Amino acid sequence: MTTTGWTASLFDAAPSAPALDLDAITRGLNPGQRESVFHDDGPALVLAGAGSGKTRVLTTRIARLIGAQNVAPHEILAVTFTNKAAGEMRERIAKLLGHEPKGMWCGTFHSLGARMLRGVAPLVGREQNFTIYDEDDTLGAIKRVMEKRKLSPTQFAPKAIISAISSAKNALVSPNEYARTARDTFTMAVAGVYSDLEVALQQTNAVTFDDLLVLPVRALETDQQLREHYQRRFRYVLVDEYQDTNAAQYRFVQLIGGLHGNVMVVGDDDQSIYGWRGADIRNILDFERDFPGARIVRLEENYRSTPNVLALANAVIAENTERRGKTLRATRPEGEPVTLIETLDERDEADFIAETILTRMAKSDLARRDCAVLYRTNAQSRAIEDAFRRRSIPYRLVGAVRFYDRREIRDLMAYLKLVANPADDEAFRRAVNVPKRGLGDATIALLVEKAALEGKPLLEIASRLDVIASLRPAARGAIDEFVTLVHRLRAAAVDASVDELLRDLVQAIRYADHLRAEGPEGQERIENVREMIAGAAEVVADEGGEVGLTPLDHFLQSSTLVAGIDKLDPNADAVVCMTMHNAKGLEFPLVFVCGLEDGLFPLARASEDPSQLEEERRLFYVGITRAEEKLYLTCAEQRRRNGELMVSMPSRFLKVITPSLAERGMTARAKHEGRGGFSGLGSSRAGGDASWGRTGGGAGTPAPRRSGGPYGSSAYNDRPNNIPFETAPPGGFSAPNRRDKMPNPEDESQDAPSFTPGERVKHAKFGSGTIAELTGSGRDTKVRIDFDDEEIGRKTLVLAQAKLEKGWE
DNA sequence: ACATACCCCTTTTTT
DNA sequence: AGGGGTATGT
Repeated sequence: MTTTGWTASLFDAAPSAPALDLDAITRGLNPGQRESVFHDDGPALVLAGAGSGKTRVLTTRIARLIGAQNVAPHEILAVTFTNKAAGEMRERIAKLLGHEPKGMWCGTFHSLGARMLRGVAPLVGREQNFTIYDEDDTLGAIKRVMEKRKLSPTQFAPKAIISAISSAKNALVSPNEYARTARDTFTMAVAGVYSDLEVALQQTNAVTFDDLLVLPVRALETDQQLREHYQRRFRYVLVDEYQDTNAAQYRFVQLIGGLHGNVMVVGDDDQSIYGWRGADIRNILDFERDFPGARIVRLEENYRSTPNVLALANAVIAENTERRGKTLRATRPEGEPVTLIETLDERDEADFIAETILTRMAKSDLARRDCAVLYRTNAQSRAIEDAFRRRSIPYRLVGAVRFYDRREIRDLMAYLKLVANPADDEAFRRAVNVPKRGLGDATIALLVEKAALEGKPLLEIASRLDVIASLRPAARGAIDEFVTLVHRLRAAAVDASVDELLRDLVQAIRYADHLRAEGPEGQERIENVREMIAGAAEVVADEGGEVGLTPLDHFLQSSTLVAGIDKLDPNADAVVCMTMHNAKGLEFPLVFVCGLEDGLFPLARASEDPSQLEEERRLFYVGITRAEEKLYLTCAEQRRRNGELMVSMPSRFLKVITPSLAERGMTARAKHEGRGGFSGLGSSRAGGDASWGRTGGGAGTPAPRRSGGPYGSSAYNDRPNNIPFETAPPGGFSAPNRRDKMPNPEDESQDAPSFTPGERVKHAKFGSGTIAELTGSGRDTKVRIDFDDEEIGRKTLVLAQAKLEKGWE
């Protein structure tokens, strides 16, 4: 069997390099870091708080193993969370060592899995040139399977099915096992689709993302020789971000490292944020049970953030119960306070952020790349982008719309995939009519039918002369042309670089002409194609081929596995905007965590389930701990979501924030146009109490009637907006102008009762319930209510017609 | 076969 | 708001 890792020589260790200066590279380590770095054999769990120098620990330990402990680089398996982190780790080790750790396996679980799978594909019914299906491809395959099974996509959402199957795979549940436990109609449908999908994937020589873990695990489990080979080879296993591993990943680690037990995992249970994709926090909570005799090291000294930021982080995470418990200790000198700002809406919030960045950059040597805007959902980026664009502030988005998700890129990728793997029917379907060749459903259906009959790939069927002859005359030429092109590229791909192939392809289908014909958008698409070609040229140049892989195989694999964050250019001087998930592991002098409203962060659906709520809180913790110098938290009274205006309450996460933890302010617009009362943070408060947000409270004294109505007088914008916000006086929220903004329930319930999420109400027919959310405005205001009667459940009603009674307990 | 019109639902996060 | 899917028309 020819494989990359499988047959790696045991004699390719680095040539005798100058001895490692261990003293030099371990100088300045604190006791915990030192203990981790000097840990030799046996399992170890390093509980590394945010900013506690865990990357340094990992790289220094690996450098020590190689440079001072006589371990060959190829005996080390290091798992990181992103490809970018892997690259950085490799670089840092090389620097410490004075030479490349050649032969070391270092990457994400997915890329390592792919690498292993290249070698053992036949063991799991694939060939070496298998295609990795991204979510879109997989969804396509699932829809096809559903069609065949006569499952209506309206009855069973393909998205729900793909997610169920993905969960099953991540939990290492096979189709058979799944079928055995399926009970209701949905799970039974999933069971069928899951089983058919596996067949389809095998036939098209394709794997899903999840398979990159599942299939290597299966191969390792079934083939003892293979298992022993890897166990012997990888004498040292290191896993970063262990708190985010799922069952399949855990099993992978266990299979390779379980026997010798030289497994060091590094993680932080407080930063576990991927439960929704199968990550099991128990992996880190139960490490000692799974790896008996494990050494536990805690790294709690934080080198990243100011004491103020850490105090807030500690206060937030202390609310969680599912944790090992740990408190970050500051090592840095006091800095600026954390600032919490209320804004009117998403635009006001974005303006505030943009203005604050400009102001702070003008006053200090802060660079744009030192600033990050973090949010819960990608949709929030739009308002931020607008604000930056209006002010010509360069910015970068991480994640959001992936480059490879653009239509023109996907079209070309489909060609490439088909060229690399002629059995890839999904790619065939997509590529065959790009550009439009007059091939419609009827033609494809005919090919599919024949293909199914003979169990052959579409491309092969479409290449047969007898099949072509049976087609409609108009389709004959088109199919023939297409097939000829693919075969030609296929021959070329054996040794051609990917950019050459792409240029060839683009020219052959006259793609630029077709894009141009689409109108103004076409030009941008052409640019993207250019970018793709340039990118392809680079991949070939800096990664080189792997044994047995064509440059094309290599390109396809790496482009499918790039994460959004992998593409972030650290040299670009631009503000970075991303979700908090994407921000994991990063740090910035200035950080904004925005959209801190109940329903958005934490998300509404997570609020109901305590464990999901804790995960949201950990995500908040991750966001906070990205900040080195200065942290802003922002929330908006209302924001557009899915086209509708949504009015919200501040995030429940803010309740722990006492005046000593953060200074507080609001934008001019929030102050003058806002409804006020927003910062009551969950409850109306007794006036004059500086400790807003403290849990106490209950029904306080009603605040004085305020001057304007909720959408008050004409005094909009009576103040130039060059003061981004006004900081609350030291008294916090009890300042007079603050109390003026408190809602007056009496006031608002006179003719047009106003309701807030969380409020208890009674409906004449449905009984009592709790308001989950309010959307729209004026007469169109809709209210979603969770009724206490479970038979009724959640209903959405038009507020004006619902005749709700207030104040129901 | 393709283009257009409308309707629906969605998104939470990502390899 | 926007994309995708379906239904309808050319």
